Amino acid sequence: MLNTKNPLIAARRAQLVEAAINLFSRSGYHVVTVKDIADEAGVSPGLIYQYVSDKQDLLFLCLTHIVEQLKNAIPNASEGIEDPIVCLYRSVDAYGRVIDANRRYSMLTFRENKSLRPEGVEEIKRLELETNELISARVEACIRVGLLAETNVELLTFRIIIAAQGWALKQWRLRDIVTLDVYLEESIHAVWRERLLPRGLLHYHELLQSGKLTAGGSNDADIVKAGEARRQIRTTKRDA
Amino acid sequence: MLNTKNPLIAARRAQLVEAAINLFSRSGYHVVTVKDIADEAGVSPGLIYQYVSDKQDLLFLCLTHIVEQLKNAIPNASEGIEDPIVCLYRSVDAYGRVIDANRRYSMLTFRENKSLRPEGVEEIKRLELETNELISARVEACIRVGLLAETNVELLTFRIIIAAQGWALKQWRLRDIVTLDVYLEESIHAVWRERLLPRGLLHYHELLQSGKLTAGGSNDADIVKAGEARRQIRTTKRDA
Amino acid sequence: MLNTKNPLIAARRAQLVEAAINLFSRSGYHVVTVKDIADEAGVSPGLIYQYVSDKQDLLFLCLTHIVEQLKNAIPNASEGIEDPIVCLYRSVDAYGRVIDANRRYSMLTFRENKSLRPEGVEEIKRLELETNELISARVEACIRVGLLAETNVELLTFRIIIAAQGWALKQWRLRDIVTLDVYLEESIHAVWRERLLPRGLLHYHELLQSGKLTAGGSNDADIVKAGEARRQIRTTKRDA
Amino acid sequence: MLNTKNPLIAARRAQLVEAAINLFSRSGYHVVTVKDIADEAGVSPGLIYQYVSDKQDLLFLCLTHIVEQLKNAIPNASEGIEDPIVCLYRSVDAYGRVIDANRRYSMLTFRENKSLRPEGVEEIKRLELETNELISARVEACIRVGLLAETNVELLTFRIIIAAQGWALKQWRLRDIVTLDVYLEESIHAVWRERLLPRGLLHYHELLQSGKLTAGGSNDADIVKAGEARRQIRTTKRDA
DNA sequence: AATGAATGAGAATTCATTCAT
DNA sequence: GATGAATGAATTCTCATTCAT
Repeated sequence: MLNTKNPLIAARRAQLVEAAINLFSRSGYHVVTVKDIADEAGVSPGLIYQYVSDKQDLLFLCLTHIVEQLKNAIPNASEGIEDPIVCLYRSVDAYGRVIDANRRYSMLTFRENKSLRPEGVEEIKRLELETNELISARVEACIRVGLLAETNVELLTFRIIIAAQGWALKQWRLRDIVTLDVYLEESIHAVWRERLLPRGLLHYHELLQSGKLTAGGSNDADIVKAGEARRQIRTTKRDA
Repeated sequence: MLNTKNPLIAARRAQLVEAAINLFSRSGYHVVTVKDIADEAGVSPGLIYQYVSDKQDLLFLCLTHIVEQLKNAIPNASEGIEDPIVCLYRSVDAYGRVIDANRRYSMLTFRENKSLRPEGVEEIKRLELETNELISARVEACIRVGLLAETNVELLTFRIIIAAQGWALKQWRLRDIVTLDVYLEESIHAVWRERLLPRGLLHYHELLQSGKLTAGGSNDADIVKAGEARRQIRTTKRDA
Repeated sequence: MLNTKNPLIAARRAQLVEAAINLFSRSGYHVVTVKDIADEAGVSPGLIYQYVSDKQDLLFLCLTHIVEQLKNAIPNASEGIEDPIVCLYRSVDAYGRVIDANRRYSMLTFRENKSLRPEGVEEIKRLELETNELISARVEACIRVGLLAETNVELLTFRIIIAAQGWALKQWRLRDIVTLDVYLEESIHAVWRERLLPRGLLHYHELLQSGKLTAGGSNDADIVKAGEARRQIRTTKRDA
Repeated sequence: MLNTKNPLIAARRAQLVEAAINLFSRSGYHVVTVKDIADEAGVSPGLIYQYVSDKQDLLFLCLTHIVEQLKNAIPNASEGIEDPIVCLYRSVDAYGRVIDANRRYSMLTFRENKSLRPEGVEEIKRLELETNELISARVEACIRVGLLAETNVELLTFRIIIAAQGWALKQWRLRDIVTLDVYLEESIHAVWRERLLPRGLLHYHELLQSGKLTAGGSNDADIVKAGEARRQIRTTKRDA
């Protein structure tokens, strides 16, 4: 990960990961050279090897970084929210919107998995499952209070995640036929909405009419923040 | 494509594509060397360049081959079937099962897209859209006779395709929590089943009880045949 | 050489040499592939190895063929001529005109020498010296009868040959500043003309005025014949 | 060219050109591998591509280097000389002697021209014409003051140049029959000497007797210096 | 801490030559 | 005699990695 006691190491790694994600997502891991990354990061090739052990390690850091960002989006989106439906809605919404904001980057995670060492692959899977658990927990909360039908929770979660990642995967065509908002409603949220029990459905419509789902549903702020953070890192490194 | 007037060229290309798909799906395009492919195909490296123009061309042939196989599964599965629901069910079922039988290979199509020349990428997209149209046509037939609710047909098709491809994408975990049959029902077919109008739902349950959906629903024969064909090619070439 | 008892072998070799000379002189020995030559000759690559031992052997046959053609031009040009000055004039003239007619081919001989085995190089040198001797003999005849000043005959011959080959070597510029006829007079013939003794000079001018040098001086017929021969070979092979 | 602001680049290129000229002139462009050049230069193959774009570029640098050296010999030889005959004599002499000192290298220029890209060929021609102009200028000076007969100056220049290059071209035999000094007098200088007007001839013989032509005529110093320079570069690089 | 010149193993591709048909 | 498919050694060029400065 990027977290190290040493702040220089953390900063350098962030800088390198930032550059590498950009290039890897644009051209693919094998096509991008270490020199390319050094240039993009505004450092010398030799420097890179003082902060990561090799190119593959850098890829690992990139994928980890991306997956963790996806994961972080969920708690932020549902912080302090009591209503289990709103909590689920916002979490799924946030996940979908972060995927959208990082379409290219999230493609990296399933495109370049093979380029990782087995341990790396396992670590990424572990992180992805942790992310799923956040969604699963919110689904379970809804089931527990009788709003959502009993079901295989992990499968339902995967269906949501797959629908969300499908947005990135099929961008090349989807963006021509629907907006993100429509896709979220009709494709991502639809997965759990269709399993609402009568009581859940009623509650859902109340929430909808009272605007409690849409208003700030997409906490744009956070997503923008992520973008800015990225941009700032780049700026900093370029100054250096 | 692999179709050429010249039977030798067609056979050699099939042989090379066969070997390449195996290796590419195992290790990724860039990691596999032309020498590896030659060894796997049991030929010399030089020979490859008499049948494909370069390594990238071979990747293109591989992806084309895979996508065309997916596409071909659909008409075969619904041949001579009148009932629009059965027709849709079998087509989607076949698609899902071919994905399953070629999990690794179908991963190739979205993993190695970037490794293709822009024209190649466009061609693959075109083929994928053609495949989608086959599903779309069956969805529309159901809507036309009032069994399925009106909707954005292409989006619905994409939801189905994404759910099916998700099975390959998340194999690493899904296979531990559900069987293919369960996934098909609960994740892939669910997408369109939930949009059945009352009349459609009624008809669907009749079909279900009369066994018209499940019996031969998965025409395993064809899928197995594909596998055998592949194995046969390899055997033949190795004898030579 | 191309002379063999077997007429088929001779014909095939001629056909191959013809094709090879064309290609070698256009693109250079190493750039031209055996396949290229086979295509140009209208035969299969495999066939070539039944008539020459390898590619280098074919180059040797080409260079030999070219040098022999240059050599043959000289006796033809002075056949049956008694006057030593006329004999020398016509021989040198013929040599220069054959060089001109085969500019590209004669460039081959000094360009691709290095591509030959040592024995081949020696053989080509031998042939070239034999050609020189033909000129030397005619120079000596003029000296013997007191028309030309005593001198190092071989050096004088080389000066003539170098001047003639220079026409091919510097074609890229010379053709823009002088015609072949002017070059022959002012650059090639000048070499020996300037060594004419007073009696020789007198005789030379008489010959000039009586038109005995210029009239048919260049026996165009032979040169054209060479060209035709070449063209015929090519036609024949293309029919095959 | 070898001139770059960056001294490292200039030095490395000189080192590579040095090695390449040696090998190319010994075995020919296509026969020499990049690995050979790297070994000869005492560097790794990969390094070469940091200083030249490809093998052909290196050939171009070689030919350029050789032609420029020939060109440079002329001004050096006639620096500060007033007498137009002496100036012409020394220039031609220097040219001939540089050709001799670099026999093999100068053969490269007409042997490997074909291996260059069209632009490269044009550049070499341009440099060669610039060299010729230096001789032409000295010829014209002699004509202007009435020492040399009016004539096509460029043709006369080419005759001189061809005679000089002929020395390299026919080394294999000429060295057995004449010395360089004899060849220079009888073959190279002869070209212009024979066009001296009576006044010019008189002046020429005066110069000859007063030793103004021969004494230091061949400024051996410079030629030797060129050789040493080359050797020094090699030594330097090998030390590094 | 940072540089970037240097390395050299390894990749894609070509092509002279062979040989079964 | 003729073919052309097949071979595989050899070549050019790239790029992850190292290390002297």
